[in-house]
Amino acid sequence: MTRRILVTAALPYANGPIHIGHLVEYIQTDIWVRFQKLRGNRCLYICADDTHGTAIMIRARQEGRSEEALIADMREQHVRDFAAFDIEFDNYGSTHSDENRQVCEQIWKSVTDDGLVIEKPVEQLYDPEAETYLADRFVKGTCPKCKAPNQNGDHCEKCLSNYTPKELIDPRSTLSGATPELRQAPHRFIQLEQLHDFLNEWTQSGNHLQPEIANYLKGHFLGDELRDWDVTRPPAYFGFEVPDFPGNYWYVWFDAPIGYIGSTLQWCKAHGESLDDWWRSPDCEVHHFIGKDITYFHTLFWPGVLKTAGLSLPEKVHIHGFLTVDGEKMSKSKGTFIQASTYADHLDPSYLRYFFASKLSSKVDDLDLNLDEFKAKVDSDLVGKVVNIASRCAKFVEDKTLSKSYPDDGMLFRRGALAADRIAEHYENCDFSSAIREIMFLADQANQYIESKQPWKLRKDQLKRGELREICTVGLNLFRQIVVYLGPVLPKLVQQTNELLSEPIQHWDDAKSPLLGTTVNTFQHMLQRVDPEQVEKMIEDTKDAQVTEASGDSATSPYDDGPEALATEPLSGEECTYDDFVKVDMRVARVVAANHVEGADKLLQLTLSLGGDVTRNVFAGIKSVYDPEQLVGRLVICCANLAPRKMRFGLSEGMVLASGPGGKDIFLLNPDEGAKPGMRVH
RNA sequence: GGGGCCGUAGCUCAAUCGGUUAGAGCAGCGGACUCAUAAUCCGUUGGUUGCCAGUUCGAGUCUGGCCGGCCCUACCA
Repeated sequence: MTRRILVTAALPYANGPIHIGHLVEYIQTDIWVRFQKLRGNRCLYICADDTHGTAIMIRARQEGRSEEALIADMREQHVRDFAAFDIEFDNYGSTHSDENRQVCEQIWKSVTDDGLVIEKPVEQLYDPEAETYLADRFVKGTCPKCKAPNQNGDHCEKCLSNYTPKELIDPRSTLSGATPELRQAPHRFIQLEQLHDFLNEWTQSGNHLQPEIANYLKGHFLGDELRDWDVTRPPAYFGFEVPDFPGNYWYVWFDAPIGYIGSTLQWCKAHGESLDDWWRSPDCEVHHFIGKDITYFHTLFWPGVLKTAGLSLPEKVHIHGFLTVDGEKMSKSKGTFIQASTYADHLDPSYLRYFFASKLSSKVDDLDLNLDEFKAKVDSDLVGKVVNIASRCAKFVEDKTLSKSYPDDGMLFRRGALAADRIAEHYENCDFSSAIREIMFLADQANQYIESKQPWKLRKDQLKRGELREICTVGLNLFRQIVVYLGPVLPKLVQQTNELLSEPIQHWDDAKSPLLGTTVNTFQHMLQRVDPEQVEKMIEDTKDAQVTEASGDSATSPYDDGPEALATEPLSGEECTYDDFVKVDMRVARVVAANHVEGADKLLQLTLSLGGDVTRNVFAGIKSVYDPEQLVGRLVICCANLAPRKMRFGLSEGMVLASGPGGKDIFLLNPDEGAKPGMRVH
């Protein structure tokens, strides 16, 4: 029976490029969709850019253009990146579309009519210069508990305490640098608690969620009253204005999931179909693929909204973990925060599709991209095993046809065909890694078959040409069978196989009957091994892009800090352990005497007091910038345990810390007020 | 502080409901082959299933504790 299936992947935010972490989800979803289509099901892959919110508004302002121009630009980039990875959406929309506004208004009416909406005042910091309210992450200031400067709006990284942005000492907006003021504005909330019973039922029954997710929700949210969900924002905000709440906008998280429907509506208009057939029909399954970070929205808030609006509930929310690279979080400084476009500049996207497939299961576990394993797996499985089958058969029958009837192959093809249902079940359950394991077993068998038949020997004997052709017919059919199974993962390989064997793969069941009598074309390499140099270059490019990005940002941030300093003296690549660090005993010291040194061009002789009667005699190369008179009495930082060094002018017993490249650019470090000579620097 | 997940061969992962001697792939080692992109094939090494106890005729699997790692929370969602 043909199923109708609507599939979504989470909407990427229009504030940044696609990176390989995003790709886990879009590739996972793409594989699942291609699988469904190959099975003959009617399946739509729907996605869109998520375009609203403060971040977009601010960025557009900084770049001196409209939000619309910014999101149009980002959309183009996203679409290009997805295409490079063979991620094929049926519709790629935008949350900033007429269709989405229309659906938002309908849904808003439903939740309002159902009495779920309530208005409450909200007190928030407001940036009078940027004329917008500030989310916590846009406020910085001094921690109210430990007085550490430059801490986040809601917690202190120094003392780990939490607070509200209102408590911050000396708060300032990271948008404009202005001092925010406390203001109050009405917000509209959705009272999710009214749907509590429904959500208990829906999340805990019917296999809509992975078991660990159902447990998580039960333990974390469903045991208590569900909080009201703040879904509007006062101006200024980039989004859709709420019809019955003039001057206010829907919060980005309200219209983002609705974007799934808005984008579907766009597709329906283009294809003359009815939206209700996809979103209000019991005959259509809705599947969402998301990352674990947005679980709450998709498993509580979103089903609640859908239920209220009389729309289809998801048949399943498929939740995946995060991507790590070489066992660690993706890191910009390590060059593992790899953008999709950077990857595609160096490596074949098929590799990544295969690698992810070989690691993905239906669990929420994180997935690690170990670059050595990546190479080993792609080389060994795809090049060494799969493509090799075609490579070692095709030449012997080039420009000839496959046998007219299928030869005896010891049931190999038939056994491979019997695996179809098992493999399909793995795909269906998102156990791609299990599917791949089964498929690779078939590839091993095919290679064993060829080995045992030794076609390279038969080739030398004119009388055995027929037998040779039969062996190659078997080998190439086993290969094609494998390619059918890998089809959802490797669409390019399907194309290449179609060209080689002159007969397109169109359906999963093509794996069940062998190809006979068709022409075999000239074999061309289908996949190269992973080039380790390109992997290296990709990492290097990622690091470089990071530097460029940092300097690009500086033009628009309130702090005009250029990249010159780092360029002059690059960061040390070498790590220093804490133990290394504490070896250096740095102390606050007071300059009690400062003198010119006769015969020295750059040096001043300083007497530093560490408090009491502990002093150090230090020669410092700072004469070009500092006069002895102005130094006397001031506090400096010195290294107190530097091995004493005999100089031409006397013994130097330490070092005064200063920054800058030298010459006229020397800047002594001094502690903030209150520090006393002798205090250690930690 | 509260909660969750995980720990199986050098690496990545299997092992049905608690059931025979814990299995694959990769890597390693030994051999074969030479059609194939230094590919392939045959053989082989490798495990106190993190540790300790308990339940059981029987534990990788269930229970408790400990160790190690990851994640979510900390009165936000």
